[in-house]
Parts: sequence; C-alpha cells; structure tokens
Amino acid sequence: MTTRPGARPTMNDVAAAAGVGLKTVSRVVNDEPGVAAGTAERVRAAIAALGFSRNDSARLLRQGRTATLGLLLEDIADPFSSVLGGAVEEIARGRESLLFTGSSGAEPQRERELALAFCARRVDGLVIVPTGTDHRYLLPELAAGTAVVFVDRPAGRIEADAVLTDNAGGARAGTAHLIRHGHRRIGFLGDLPQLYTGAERLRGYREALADAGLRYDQRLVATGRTDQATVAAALDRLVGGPDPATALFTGNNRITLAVLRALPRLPHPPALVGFDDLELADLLSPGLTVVAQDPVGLGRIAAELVFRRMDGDREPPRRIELPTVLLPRGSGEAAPRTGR
Amino acid sequence: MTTRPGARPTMNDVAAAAGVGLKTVSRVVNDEPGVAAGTAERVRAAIAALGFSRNDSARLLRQGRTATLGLLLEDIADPFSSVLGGAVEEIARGRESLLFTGSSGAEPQRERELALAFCARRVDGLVIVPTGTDHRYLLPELAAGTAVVFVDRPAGRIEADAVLTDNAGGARAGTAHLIRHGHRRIGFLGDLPQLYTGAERLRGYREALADAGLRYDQRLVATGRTDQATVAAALDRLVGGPDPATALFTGNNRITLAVLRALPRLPHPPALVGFDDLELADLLSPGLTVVAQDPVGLGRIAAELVFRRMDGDREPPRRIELPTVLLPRGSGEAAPRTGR
DNA sequence: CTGAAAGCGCTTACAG
DNA sequence: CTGAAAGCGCTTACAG
Repeated sequence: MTTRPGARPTMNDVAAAAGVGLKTVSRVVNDEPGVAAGTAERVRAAIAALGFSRNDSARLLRQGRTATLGLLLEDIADPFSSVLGGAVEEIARGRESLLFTGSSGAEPQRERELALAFCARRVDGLVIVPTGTDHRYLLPELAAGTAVVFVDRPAGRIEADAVLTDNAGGARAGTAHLIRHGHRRIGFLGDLPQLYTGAERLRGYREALADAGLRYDQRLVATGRTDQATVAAALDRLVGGPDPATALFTGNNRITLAVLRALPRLPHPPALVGFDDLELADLLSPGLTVVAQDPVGLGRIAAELVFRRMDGDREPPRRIELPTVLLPRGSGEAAPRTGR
Repeated sequence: MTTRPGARPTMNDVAAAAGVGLKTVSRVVNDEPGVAAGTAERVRAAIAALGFSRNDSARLLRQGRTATLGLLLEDIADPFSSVLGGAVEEIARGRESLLFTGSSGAEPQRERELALAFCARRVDGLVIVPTGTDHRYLLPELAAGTAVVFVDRPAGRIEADAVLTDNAGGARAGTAHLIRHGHRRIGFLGDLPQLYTGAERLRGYREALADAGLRYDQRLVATGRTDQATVAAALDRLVGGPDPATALFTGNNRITLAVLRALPRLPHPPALVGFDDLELADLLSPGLTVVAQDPVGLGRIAAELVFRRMDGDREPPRRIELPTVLLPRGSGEAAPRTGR
C-alpha cells in the first residue's frame, strides 16, 4: 500500500483502520499484555497495510528522556578521536542509546554551540573532549540533571567528572627511557602549554630530568603550533648549535609526524620517543618508540561513567587517570652520537 | 536560581513567571517580531531567572522535521569511515543539522537495526555505507519521504542514490602501473568477491591484465578473510612455487597492512601497490605506492546529495563514481627480480 | 480486555 | 501587540 510521499501513518490512522481505540494500538505496538488475540491481529493487519512504524521521537518526548548521548570530539576524522568515539559507541549500544556526534575543531565557540545544541535536544548525557577552558555555560544543564563527563582534558571553571590520560607520568616515563639510554641533551617539542595535555606532558618531561639530576634547559624546549614548517624549524633549532639535543621527546601525534617527515634532512638523526601511537609505527625503520595512550579505555570508561550518572549516581565528581604504556621499537633506544 | 535536579522550566513556567501568555514567550524565544519592548524585557528576565532553554526536540516534533541526519558507517574507529564521516559532518553543519552516528561493524543485521532506529527517530535523511545486500527494508522509509544516499557501496535490491569510488578503474590503473614496470606475474590479494568493492577491484585487475595481453592465472589470486594469518599464508602461496608473483596488488587497507607486516620474512620482497592510502605510507622504506581513494569527496558529495533530495530533488536515483589517484612512492616501481 | 482524556513542550493558525 | 485553542505523535493515569 503506497501513500503519498511524506505522509506517514500514525497510531491514530492505524486505530481508525482497525476500528479500535488509540490505546489498543499502542498496546500492540509495544507488546503490552491485555489485548485479545483477535483484536491484536486486526491491529497488526492495519499496521502492515498502512506501513506504520512508531515515531520514537514523539514517544521519547512523552517519556521525558531521549535515549540519546551527545558525543563531542575534537575532530572525528582524527584517529584518536574516532577510536575514542568507537568505544563510546560500543557502550552506548549496550544501553540502547543513540549517539549525536560532533567535532569542535578545537574551537571553543563551536564546542559550546554543539554542546548546547545537544542539550537543547535534551540528550540524557554528554561525553565531551573539551577545547575551551570555561565550561560554566554547562552549569544550567548540570543543574537540570544532564550527565556530563569530560574526556582527555578536564573541565574548566566547573566541577565535573573527567577521564584523563596520565600525561605527566607518560611523558616522564618516555623521557626517562631516553635518559636510560645515555642521553643528557633531550629536546622537547610540544603543544602550547596553555593546553592541559601540553602542560602536563611538559611537566612530566621536567620531572624526569629532575629525577636524573639533569638541569632544565629552555633552549631544548619548543612549544607552539604543530604544522610541518613550524615543527621543522623548531627541530633545526634543537639539533643545531654548539650543544645540540641527541634525543627528542615529541608531545603529540602531529608533532611526531612532522618530525618524522623532517628527520631525513638531518645528517645525524636524534633518538626519538613520541607521545601517542601511530598505526604504522612498527613498520618504520627504525620502528617508532612511543608512549601509547589508551583511547579505547578513555572512551569506554567515560561512557560507563556517564551512564552511571544517568542511573542516579550522585557521588562527587570523579577524576580518573589511565596509565600509558611505553612501546620500545628502535627509535628511542639509539645511544647518543656524542656518547660514542 | 536553582531548581531541583531534573526539573526543567518550560515555556509555560516562563509565561506564568512573566505574567504573559505562552505564545508571547514563544515569540521572544524565537525572535519573532510583534512584541512590545517592555513585555519582551519581562519575558527575558523570567527566562534568565528560571534558567529556561527551549526544548528543540519538542519544537521539531511540532514542526514535522528533526534537523537530523543519520550517518551509518562500517566502523567509526576506522580511518576510512571516520574521514568520510568528518566530511559528512562538515556539510551537515552548514545546514544546521545534527548527526546521529552509528557503526554496523560489517554486520547486515546491525546495519538494519541502526538504520531503522534512525528512521524511527525520523531523521530527515540517511547516509549509509551499506554492509548488507538487501535493502528492501528501507522501502517504506523511502516511500515516506526519507532521503537516503548510499556511499562506497551501492544499495542491494532497491533503486537508490549511490556515491562510489571507481574501484575497477583504480585497480586497473594500479595493476597497469606494475605491468608498466616490467611485471608479468602479478598477484592479487583481495576481499571476498561477494563484497561489491572486492569484486570491482578484482575486475579492474583482470581488465589491466587483458589490456596488456597477459593471461589471468587463478593461482595468482587470493581472496578471503583479511586477518594477518590468512593474508600471510596467501602471500606465501603467491610468492612461492615455480613461477611466483614478482609484484602484488592488495585490494584494501587491512590486506596491505598484513602484507607489509609479513614482507620482512621474504628473501625477495615483491613490488607492491595497495588500494587505499595509509597515513604513514610515505615514511616507509620504500614508500608505499597506493591507489588512493577520496573518502572526503565521498562523504561530502553524499551529504550534498542527501540534502538536495531533502530540498525536494525528485530526479531518478543517481550513481556517482569518484576517480582514484595513483601515488607512486617506491614500492610499486621496483623492477621484477627475474627480469634482472 | 478496551478506550477517552490529559499531557510531554513546543508551534501553528487564528481571533481579538 | 497579545493570547487561547488545537495539534505534532505518542504515553500515562484512569475509568469502565
């Protein structure tokens, strides 16, 4: 049976066609008990004849929930974001929840617009990789009972759940690894220290130096933009001069990639440990040694936490830190050239 | 002003607080003209005092649309899916549309469940990377006016828009590239030929052989599962024996990766061209020659098409094929060993 | 076993 | 300039 495009039959249409009340149709559609077999059969026939399917948006409006989670990433096209998102999706699936997904593109303004758009749709919960540093705009939503969990970076200026990587610990371990292999001049190439993860990783680097009794030398540290040209210039600075770096610790994936692309130009490539893993890292020569994060764990635990909050957990905001894993593959185990 | 958690003020609450009618609140909230300045001010004060924010789900129910697109990928965590999804997101953003996202995990059953769940929420349109081969379950939705566009693979058993890669052309070009470099024994490692993309790429491989007057030899073709062990075994078969392959064409990313991991074991690594690009492909040694697809283009064009349909385009279903690009980086330009 | 009425939070169509 | 009534497509609470 064909109806004109755009015209969907409703429960009312089914009720009329079957010659029953609206509520009886609702009972059949939702498999509620207490409908005579014959009545149910007529209703089902009408449903099939009209091609009826329940409008879940209307249903959920009446029920006062949306069975929907908002997932706000930095950039869905980025492997870290998408793997994290995949883990959130898997947990959400087990809870019969659909997912609104959006990317902030690292723009606080867009983060806010999207987060509030999700809330305006009345998502039951929000999992957010924040970009901005002031999340007071979410206070009314939190007060209204929306569950919000921050991932990868903590919330700014509000108290909220956060699931984070042990950034400082990871950077400390990666730097210590280079020190253990004989390096004393270790360069750090990182994000802007205004970014939470950037600052934490720099802190870990400094801690490792201090642990080993090495002094912190600002000339070995470059933080800023992560495009190829900027990183290449910073690299030249760190490995040039009278007392150059013999090893590098790179503070994130984009920087690691830029360094890898710039390394072939150098006569004496430094040892290298990168923060965060890359898909083909083991196939490079030498293999790329990294401090690996756990994006799956971040997403899974954040999603589990947001559902726990939705289930009524009213404990004070939690901060969970996931450990990193050092994966030695060759690039981080080279001895310093000057040490030979 | 704090309310008890879970209790959101509605327009009715605002109207009561401001001492005006419901419709006046609606006018102020939606910036409609025709409200006296003083009245509007009182309403805005009440909105601020109560912390009101409009429920867009309720609004959209009344308006008969959802301003939402459903995006069904194979696996959001996979780079191809996520890059394609990012392009869809960007187009959707320009149209003020939110995105429901889900992954079929290559399971037809799950694809169907998710697609129908999106439709039950009454998404305005659906962009779907199909896994199943029978999409008649979408006929009622299409009849009801939901815009549906298939990406990467065409729909099965229904007529619908499809935005595809020129799989056969790409595989043909990649294979011809190897032939041009002197190879006469070229192995093909591919997906199951039941999969659309797998079959098309095998077809392109055969066409290139025919173009060059080379005969098709089944002993040089392996199709099936794409896990490491299966691919490694197939590789051994193709490069072993009396008349081995001197070059390989790999039919997708997972296979290319598995081959790269297995290659170091071989005494005489064959030349290699892979279908689909990898992030670090240029940093391998030798660089990996690939036939690159355009996941951004696929997503963007599919999204533009779905919006055009939503805008009322009733032309017959379209099939759009995007070209591939051959990127020579070293692995595909090695001459055959036996030719030396 | 069945269904009429009210309501979820808004907008639409209309009247003053 | 303002607002009461009806309605979007369902469920809830209740009465028979």
